[in-house]
Amino acid sequence: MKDFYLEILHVDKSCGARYGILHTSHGNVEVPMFMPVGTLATVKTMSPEELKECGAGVILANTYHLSLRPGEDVVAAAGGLHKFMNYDGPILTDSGGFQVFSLAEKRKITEEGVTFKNHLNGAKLFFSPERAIEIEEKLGADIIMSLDECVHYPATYEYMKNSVERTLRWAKRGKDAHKREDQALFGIVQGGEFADLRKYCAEELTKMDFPGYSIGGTSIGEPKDVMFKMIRDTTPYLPFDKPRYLMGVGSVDAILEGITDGVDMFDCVLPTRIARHGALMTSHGRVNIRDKKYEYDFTPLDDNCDCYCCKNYTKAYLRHLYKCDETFGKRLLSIHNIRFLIHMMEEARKAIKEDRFLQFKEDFLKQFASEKGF
RNA sequence: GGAAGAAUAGCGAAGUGGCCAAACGCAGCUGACUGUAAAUCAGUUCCUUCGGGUUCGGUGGUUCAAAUCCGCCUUCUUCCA
Repeated sequence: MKDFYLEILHVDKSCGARYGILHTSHGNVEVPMFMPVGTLATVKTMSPEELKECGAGVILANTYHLSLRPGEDVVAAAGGLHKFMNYDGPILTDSGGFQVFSLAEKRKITEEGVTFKNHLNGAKLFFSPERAIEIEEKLGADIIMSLDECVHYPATYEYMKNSVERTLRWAKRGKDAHKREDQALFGIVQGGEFADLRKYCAEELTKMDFPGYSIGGTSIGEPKDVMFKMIRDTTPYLPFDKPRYLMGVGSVDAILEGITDGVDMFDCVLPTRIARHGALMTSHGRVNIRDKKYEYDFTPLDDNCDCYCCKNYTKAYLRHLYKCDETFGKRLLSIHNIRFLIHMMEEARKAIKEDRFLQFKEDFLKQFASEKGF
């Protein structure tokens, strides 16, 4: 593993929040950071230029989905994901472990791996830990994930224990199969809500010595306090000097909670998905742009936001585009939500460096006035 | 001047004696969305003190029962002069 490491530059004196720089083969990015999700090698409706303008560093893509379309060989022939999608920043691929959860009715798990009946035409698609790595090597992302089982919540202790053991075996198999030196392979901590399993999984993965660790099995329908406990039950058992990635978490309060406990990386479809559905994160809380009250509102979405959308367009116009189902509206709203979270991270990093993260978190949440959801 | 046809909720459009407060689509409104089967999905749109009450151009009938059958009126469309 070359060119990949986390340089921790400061730890907030009041909590576990850390500020640092993640070095990758496609550039360095500051942490804690938010990573937009571009499952099919595109963050829906947004161009790479727009992502950069929003301040995006790492973006995600998905192994399961790209192996189906266009197929990893196409991406490899294109010269890898970076060239294929024209993004020269760092890219992370998820392994397909989340699809074990989200496509639960369409798959079967065995010790060997996961057999999907793919969601497009029902054809059989087999993912073993080795196969996931093989695809991820062809896709060529900078950071790649081990194949894991993202277990449904709630699960019995019995089920979770067996699943964790298997996910650990899969992690080992994936690590043994991984050959590319320019990719950082992360292990994923599972264990659900069971503190001892989280600890066990984190410690066993640490023994395998991965360049980074993910916290998985979160944001799958569990209550917020359960999620927060899962984080607290995990981070203490991860090596201090390696990046920690909380998978699939994108609500404002959960991100801030994760940072408090020493998480460095977050990703989520939430900002882009809800943007396409007309819901926006703003410094004053949630805005549903379809609301009639914005019909004649010619002010920006968020007067504290510096994004392309807020600098140039009004709520009345955004509402109009949304009502007419115009693509440009979804794009502008996606830009805003992505920028909102990335900007929040910029402010969070600043606060950590100044040892005032807890105060920042309190103030931010107060102003954001999160009522439900994000 | 004559003939035929049509009028249904915000719009379009089913329904042609009881199972109709009335399908369906659109539009509107409300939710949901967290490692993207999601440009998606769910609920809802006459009034209501939730018992019920008023609706299907208007009006008067037939019937135990009418959006549905009959008379008249109004408006619209097409055709013939």
